[in-house]
Amino acid sequence: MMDRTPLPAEFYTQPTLELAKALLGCLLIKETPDGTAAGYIVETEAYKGPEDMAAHSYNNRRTKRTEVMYAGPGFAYTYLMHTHCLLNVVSAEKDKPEAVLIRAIEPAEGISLMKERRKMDNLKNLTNGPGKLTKALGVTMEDYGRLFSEPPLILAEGYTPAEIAKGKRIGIDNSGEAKDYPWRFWVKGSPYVSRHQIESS
DNA sequence: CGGACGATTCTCT
DNA sequence: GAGAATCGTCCGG
Repeated sequence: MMDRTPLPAEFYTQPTLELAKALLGCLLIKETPDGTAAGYIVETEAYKGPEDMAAHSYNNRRTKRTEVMYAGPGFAYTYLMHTHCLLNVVSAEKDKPEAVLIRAIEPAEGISLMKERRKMDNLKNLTNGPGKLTKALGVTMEDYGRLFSEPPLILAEGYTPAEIAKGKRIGIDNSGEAKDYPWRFWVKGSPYVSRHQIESS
């Protein structure tokens, strides 16, 4: 049985870009009545709030959807995009709407359950996208506003990535100059990331 | 109340 | 690499 002691609250208080990198290798766990599924985070993107045109919280936009981004570090921000649920870790201090999007994980536990949910058998295609991993883990809008420090949604220590790569964020071409910020991070060489080609130093 | 719009995914070509 | 699917949220009237 792997260690699933939740990460301490202090973990989430580091600057958003640091947190985005620190989350790589961490174990994301979701418990449901059907069973437990978990995976190591291998890809993240940072969204930095008021000054980040790509962020939902750009210009301090505050709606029912983005409200939890203002709640302080360590909360889960889930939202729907084209019928898919996407998962973020809220960062920064209270009233500063910043967050880290979880874009891909490496399957670790409950793999047969994840395959069943995704209706596929290909391990590398199971959780290599923000909408794919939530479906595989069973993360839904019911997780909106939950803390990552207690069941059924937990972030725990995993492994330390040998090397971290970074590049432009994905899917935000309509975000002015913010689209070029190198705020996407991934575990270099991992076969479980969502894209392989785009890379910059 | 209607219309536009995605921090996506899948299926082709 | 392009295009469709598809639906909740947000904003304007």
